[in-house]
Amino acid sequence: MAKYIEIANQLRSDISQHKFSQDQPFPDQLDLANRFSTSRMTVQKSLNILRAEGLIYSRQGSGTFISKNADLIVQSDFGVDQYVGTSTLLGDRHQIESQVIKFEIRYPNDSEQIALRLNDKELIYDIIRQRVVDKEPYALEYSKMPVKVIPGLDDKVLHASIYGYIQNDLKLKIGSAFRKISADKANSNDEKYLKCGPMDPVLEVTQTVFLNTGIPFEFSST
Amino acid sequence: MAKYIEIANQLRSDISQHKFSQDQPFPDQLDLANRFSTSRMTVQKSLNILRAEGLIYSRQGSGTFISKNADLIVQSDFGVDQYVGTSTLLGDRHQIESQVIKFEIRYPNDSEQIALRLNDKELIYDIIRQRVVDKEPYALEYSKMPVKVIPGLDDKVLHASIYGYIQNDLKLKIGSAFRKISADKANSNDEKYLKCGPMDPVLEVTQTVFLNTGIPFEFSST
DNA sequence: AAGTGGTCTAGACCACGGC
DNA sequence: CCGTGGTCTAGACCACTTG
Repeated sequence: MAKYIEIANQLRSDISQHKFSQDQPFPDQLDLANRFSTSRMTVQKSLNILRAEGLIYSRQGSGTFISKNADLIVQSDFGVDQYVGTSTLLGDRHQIESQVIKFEIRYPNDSEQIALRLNDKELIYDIIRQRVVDKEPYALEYSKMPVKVIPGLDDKVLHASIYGYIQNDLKLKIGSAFRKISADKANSNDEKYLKCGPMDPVLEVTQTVFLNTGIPFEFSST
Repeated sequence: MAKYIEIANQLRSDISQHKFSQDQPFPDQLDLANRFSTSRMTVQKSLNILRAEGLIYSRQGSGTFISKNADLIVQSDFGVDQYVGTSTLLGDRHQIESQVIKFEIRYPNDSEQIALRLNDKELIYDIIRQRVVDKEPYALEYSKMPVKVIPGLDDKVLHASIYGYIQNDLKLKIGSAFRKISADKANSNDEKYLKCGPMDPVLEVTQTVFLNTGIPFEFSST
């Protein structure tokens, strides 16, 4: 693994455990470079990752600081699996499982064709999974993916990690994602699988994820 | 302006005008470094920008290529104004105006409080603007922003660029944004202001934008 | 003036893909 | 094997904030 990613992982973990933020704002770049026995450029690449994740921000001439919502952001790392290597950390401390509730292959409807740029003859997977963290139901994940882009998806993969399969077995790379986050009331499925009441608030994340070739491959709602 | 941003702007402009993509995939990094009289590291920072924008992608050992949806992405640079300096280019070739349809200051409702992390006593701007490009109505923009984060917004600013005001006058920096893009049917406002029929499809972009301090400052739908 | 982040350089080595 | 992108270095100078 590249050094700058490992440093980012280490710092992210430290932030989530509140190892700084108490006393000083954040160690400066020269300090970090010494501490990790590396150059300042490499430290900056690490900080760029955390900055892109919204965990920290920097002001020229002043310093680097931890965002107020750092806690919120670290916590909301579901659905993306080991997208940028994030859950390698989470994986150490938490047990993540998936329960497959629905797995169909069918033709896409109009809005699915638009979202995934398909025609009506191109099959999609229609998947609903229950995500279980530390034996507690955590999230419901509705995914639609084109069969032609992600061939060979099966029950075995679904119980583990779709993203792991895409990146490790198919050797495809994730490009970008459009996300929308909102809060809503629980629906009947939420009540059934997430142990919550009919009016409990539920956090909803809708995203379209693209491969680095620009092909959209997932439209999901969590 | 930093050299790597200027190079990114130049390359983005070249891509949008189809100056490569015909013959060779994309000039390699050493070629670009020579062409712009700079180092490879700097070229890579430029490419990182275009890669984050989804315009290009790179494969180790193979080369760098232009995304298939590069055209779509370059085209869909509305709403974000000169966010990363993008519309400095568009500004040269197109005339962009804003017509203010609604401008109110009021208390936020429940969902607005959640989206912008406010309590019910903190005022928000409620703005609807019609965006006009080259004298043609182009988009309707519904924005909600907290008054306490963006003080002093007035009619004059609204007709120009809110993002320009935030970055140039208030000296604030944009952090990250969550976006959702979907297609929908035109509603009555769309018909009235965008010259379209009741069943015409409309592209909808919903986003929450954060300052680099992690404070959310805009919830908008375009 | 000192300390910080932002940028930039001119090289180096590695990993990977294609010939 | 060679060409490509990915990473990394050890310094340098600048821009900005703060005391």
